[in-house]
Amino acid sequence: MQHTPQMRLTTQRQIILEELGKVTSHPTANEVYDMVRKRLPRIGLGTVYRNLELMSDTGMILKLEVGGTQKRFDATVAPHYHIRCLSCGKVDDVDIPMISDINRIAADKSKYQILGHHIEFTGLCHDCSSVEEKVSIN
Amino acid sequence: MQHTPQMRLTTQRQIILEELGKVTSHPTANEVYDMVRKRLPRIGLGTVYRNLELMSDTGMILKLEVGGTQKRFDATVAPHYHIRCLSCGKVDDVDIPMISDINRIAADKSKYQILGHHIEFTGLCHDCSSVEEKVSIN
DNA sequence: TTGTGATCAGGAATAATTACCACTCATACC
DNA sequence: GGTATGAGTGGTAATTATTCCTGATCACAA
Repeated sequence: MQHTPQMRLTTQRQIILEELGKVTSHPTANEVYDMVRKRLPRIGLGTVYRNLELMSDTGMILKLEVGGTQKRFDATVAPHYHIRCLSCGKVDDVDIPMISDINRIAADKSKYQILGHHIEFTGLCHDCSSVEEKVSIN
Repeated sequence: MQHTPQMRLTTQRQIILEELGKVTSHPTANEVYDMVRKRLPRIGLGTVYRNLELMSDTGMILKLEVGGTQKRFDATVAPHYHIRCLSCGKVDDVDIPMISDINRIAADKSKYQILGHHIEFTGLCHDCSSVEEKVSIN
């Protein structure tokens, strides 16, 4: 009998998923690579990229295309908003409710077929705003 | 007498600004380069990058760090929201009012010093949603 | 076992951006 | 007008993030 080809849960995938679940930060592919390499020293960077991409396609994880130059990944799949530190680039969750109306409002004003939205706050994280008190950045 | 060093409005800068002002799309640095090159064939790509960065630092233009791999630039500096086509990557403005309360709400829930926010809708532009009706993407 | 397709590691290739450097240009001062 | 100075330029090299390619390996079913 023909069976539907399915994604195998290889050791590599399992460990990527585990390591991503351990952290509340939103690591870049390279940071995930570093984390995973401690347990699987021979894993390839390409494998990490391929599997992060694959897992975000299937909805197992979230791919964040926020500001900054790198993509970031998140084991929390429930939709939520983010804040990015303008100084160090760190990304954290913001625990405010989803604005559910906004897609409809935007749909009225746009010719696009709206599929979703994301809010990204920008600011300074605790560490960076303490530093900036001392070192002004004109 | 010492005078404050100021940014000179060179021909290159002027033309970059003019070309950016002509379009309502949100061109990438490379697209700006192509536009400007029609009038200044010898301009360097580095000059375009350097000046777009510089002009966004001084607030003359807006740098959009939206999803996708490239930075985009906008001659409209008044804050507004954007929508990005998931299929072709095009970015357009969304003409809905700013949600002014949201920064304060987020500030209550976060340890960050909030400086601003941006909403990015995702969806399909008119062209792409017509295509997808015919060519399903599963 | 053995064939098949999914997956892997490693490295090469690509794309976007930035850094560097020698040269040019505008300006201020003589 | 000459010229020193620093801002700006163009071309190229380097860097960064990501994707692609290839041959080897693995899991599973016949």
